[in-house]
Amino acid sequence: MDKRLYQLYESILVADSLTEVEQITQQIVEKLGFSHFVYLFIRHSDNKTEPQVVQFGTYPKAWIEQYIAQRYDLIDPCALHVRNHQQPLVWLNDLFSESASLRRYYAQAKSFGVSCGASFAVVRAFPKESAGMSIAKPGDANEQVDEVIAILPYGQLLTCYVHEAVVRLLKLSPPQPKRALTEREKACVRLAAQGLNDTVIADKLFIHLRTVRFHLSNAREKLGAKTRSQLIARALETNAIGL
Amino acid sequence: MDKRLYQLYESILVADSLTEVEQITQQIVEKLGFSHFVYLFIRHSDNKTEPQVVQFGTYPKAWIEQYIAQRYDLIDPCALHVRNHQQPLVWLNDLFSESASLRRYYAQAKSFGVSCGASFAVVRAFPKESAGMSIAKPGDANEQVDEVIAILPYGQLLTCYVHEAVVRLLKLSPPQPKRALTEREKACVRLAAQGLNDTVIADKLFIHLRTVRFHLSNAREKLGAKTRSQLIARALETNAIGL
DNA sequence: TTGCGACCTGTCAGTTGTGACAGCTTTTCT
DNA sequence: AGAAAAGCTGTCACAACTGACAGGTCGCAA
Repeated sequence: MDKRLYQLYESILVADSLTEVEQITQQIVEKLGFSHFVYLFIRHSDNKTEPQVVQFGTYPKAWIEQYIAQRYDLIDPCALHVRNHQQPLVWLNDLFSESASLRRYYAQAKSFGVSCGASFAVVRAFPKESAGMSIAKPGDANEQVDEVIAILPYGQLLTCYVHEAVVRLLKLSPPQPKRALTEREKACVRLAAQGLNDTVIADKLFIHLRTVRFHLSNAREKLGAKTRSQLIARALETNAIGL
Repeated sequence: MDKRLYQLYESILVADSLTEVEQITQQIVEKLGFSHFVYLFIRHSDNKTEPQVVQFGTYPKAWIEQYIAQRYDLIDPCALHVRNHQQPLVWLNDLFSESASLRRYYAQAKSFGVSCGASFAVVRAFPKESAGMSIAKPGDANEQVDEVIAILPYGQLLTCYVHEAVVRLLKLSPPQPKRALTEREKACVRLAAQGLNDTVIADKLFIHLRTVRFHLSNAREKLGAKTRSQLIARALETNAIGL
């Protein structure tokens, strides 16, 4: 990797908008000898049925629409791989020949010019999230394996940079409570999450029952939780008691 | 990246032991022109005070001991970066000159022959986890920046492979409950985590109060939780209601 | 020194969750 | 057909939590 290319990667980190990230990324993708890329980020938050989705890239729009409409995410080996593994997946024809629906899917991908490439994962940047990226070009996957393998390291690194930028730009990053808990509050919440009741928590912390309830009540108030259960959930989800 | 090297990377995935992973990784690291590497994985589980740690590599043992004894993890810019970012960090002298303790730390690193290199992150593979890897060699960091940048993509990719192998070998992967919850149980737990009480949950699911309690009771039993709070915590931590 | 934030404690009425008895239907797999 | 698993429902006593009133000390920074 020469310094010139490295600087291009680094410029992703200071981009002002997703559009700019997209544009730089496409530039790199082309330098690597590919024509399209797509980035996808999904976060499931429990208070909504609909997950939060960030998606951009240079895949043909029509293909993206098809993909979503047909729920290809359920069978797409790339999507499945990215959810469960850390290392990249090099596309091979065999991957897409297991079932009729998979073959249909791959035929469509081919017709859109995204049939040869690789997928990279950002395994769960945070709880209940998953993100990944694919880069692709037209043509037969098997015939161009070597070219794909050649750029694997660059693709993986690119994915890291893009994800970092997305997290920054969309402030998706560390879900954090607006109001931090004090040490005592954290201690009480932690113990409560372990299933201890107030009396036992009081004993463990060498304070009175009333005090435990006071702290837990403050914690609830701070995290905007109506009940102890919601407090636990919020605390875990927002990493309020984390690490 | 030639096929030969790629196969070496892939062989990490089928290694039978951490020792083997370590050996192959070292081989790659040397191919990249470096002399040492270290991999670190930390998981905090709330029922223990002590976090679970996986650590291996080819850093000098004496240095690792120093590092731990001196609690360098608290000031080491590499460790900090890896916890908060996705992209690699290229070591530069400036990084280690902010404070006296930092300069002392870096002087020691230098004396152990690990003063020039880069750090790569696996950002929180799962909740409350963090992992990363560094590769290094002796000499002045600033003077060899270009060589470090040159191998960044390979280092990042290597990190992915190593982490994947670690997860597999140590079965650290997806914390999962031994006993899965049924759909109804999950629904009840999910709503409970949102702070709803049993009566409201019953209304939402169009079932009776008694039934909600029955399901929650089963869920508690399955996850081995004594209380509703612990149930929520366990369910979130083990992804029992996940995604 | 005044104020603020973390920490600690008290009482009481009312709400909610839990455990220990139960028994019922429907679907799915063998 | 028979068993197992999922889902659903009932009652009662007791344990645990919550809200709304309070009250206090200590240390630190403006």
